[in-house]
Amino acid sequence: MLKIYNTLTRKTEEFQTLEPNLVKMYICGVTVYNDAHVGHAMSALVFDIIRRYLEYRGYAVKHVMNYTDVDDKIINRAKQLSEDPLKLSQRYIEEYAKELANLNILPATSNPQVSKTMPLIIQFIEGLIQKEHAYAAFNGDVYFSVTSDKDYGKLSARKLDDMQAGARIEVGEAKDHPMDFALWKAAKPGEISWDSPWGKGRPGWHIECSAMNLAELGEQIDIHGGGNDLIFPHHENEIAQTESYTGKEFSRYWVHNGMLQLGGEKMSKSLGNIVSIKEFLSKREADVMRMLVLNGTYRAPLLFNDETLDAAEKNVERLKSALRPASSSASGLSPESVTYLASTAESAQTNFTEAMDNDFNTAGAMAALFELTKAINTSRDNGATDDQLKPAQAAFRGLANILGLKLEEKQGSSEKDAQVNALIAERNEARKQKQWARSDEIRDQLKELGVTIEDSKDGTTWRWG
RNA sequence: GGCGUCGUGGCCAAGCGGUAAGGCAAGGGUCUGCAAAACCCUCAUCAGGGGUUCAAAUCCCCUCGACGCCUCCA
Repeated sequence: MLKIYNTLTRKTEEFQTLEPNLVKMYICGVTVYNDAHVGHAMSALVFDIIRRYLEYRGYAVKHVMNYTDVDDKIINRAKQLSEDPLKLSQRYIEEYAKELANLNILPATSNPQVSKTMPLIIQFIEGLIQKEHAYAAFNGDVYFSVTSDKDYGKLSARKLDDMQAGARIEVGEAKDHPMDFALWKAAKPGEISWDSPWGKGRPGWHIECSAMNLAELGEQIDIHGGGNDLIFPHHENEIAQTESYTGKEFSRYWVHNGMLQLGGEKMSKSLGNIVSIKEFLSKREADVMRMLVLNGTYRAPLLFNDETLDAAEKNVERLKSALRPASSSASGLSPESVTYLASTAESAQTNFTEAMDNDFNTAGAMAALFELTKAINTSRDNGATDDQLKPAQAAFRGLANILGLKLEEKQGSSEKDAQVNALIAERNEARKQKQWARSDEIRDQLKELGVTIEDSKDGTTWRWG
């Protein structure tokens, strides 16, 4: 039985969907105004893994991830570049989608955008005004009234009084209450804007998600997710808006991933300690980033540094070793050993599911994969044939797929392969003559080309990487 | 200052009341001309202090420490 930690209740709860076999999941995407960084990748990976596991567990998943394409930062950036803001954001949307694909992240089932949801956003705000949860101020802004929502603060577990104690709240003079937040912002001269009953303007940050949620998934959803830095104010405000509007419980489970840490600090655009996804992928393969996430707990801070990345890379290499073919001199495994391998494969699958059922305990799931890796490699060393290896390897591949690991051996072009093979042949000849110096020279040369070779009593094998 | 999450071997990290998974690193060994890979073996009593319990890394309290949010943020 699947259990999920729910930020709203601060407890791990049994997962039950609103409708049988269907999961409605909304993930807060990114504001598109510059290159996405590996922190965004972490979040996207976490929810990709969750989505893949839910599908493995037999659910159809409606996975909605929005793009915030109307926002102050986009407007500023566009001004800097003298570019149309919507064109700018569209460019980054396309780029982000590509980055996600490069990370082997499944595309969401839909990607709504603020700029395309305007009528519903306006309708939503009107509804909130009618129900007296919001008010239009003299300056053309519309604010949500936090005091009109009796359980405001329930997600982030804070009280209005406590928050007011903090000195950092800017008191807008148009607001009735300092914590009231903007649903609609009046346009400044020259800014991109939309017509509304309150004059030209654009939506506040939070209302867009409430509206897109409603449009894509309806009044109630199963999972709402995002980084834990969104708990307050973003998700708190979404709950306030949506529940005030519909009168129903908004999302059953609130799922938040921890922050990626770079040098002991959260990686974020405002701190400037950023490694872009592009930069990362130019140095390491996508599986490494995924492995980094899998080795940890999605809710905890994740350390991103050379040490943790090197370890993740080694982990990936180790998993790949399970998929390698039998040795060419394989003489076959004893029936007992075949049985043992089969039973290990079976228990690996059981352990895997048990771990993942426990709030997506990917680190536990990885342990199951590593145990199966060891069993497969031991069998190979003991002379298992490809046919004997195949069932366990298929099971292994199945589990890796659920986690979205590709575990592909690197590929070279056919000309390069030919070049390598020629060098290997030359080296084999040298080895036959016991010309070790020449043989090692060729090995170094191959290493330069990015080729790893392995000698065994059956001959020499090689691979890229 | 308020709220929250957390502190397990050199590093990353499971564990959710019954006596410490897994990976990396390290050391020893098998194999090899050497190397690499693979395989075998070795490697912690859970920040500190109280308490509850037959039994605690696991529950409660205190102390210390880290991180996050309270302002844009995945």
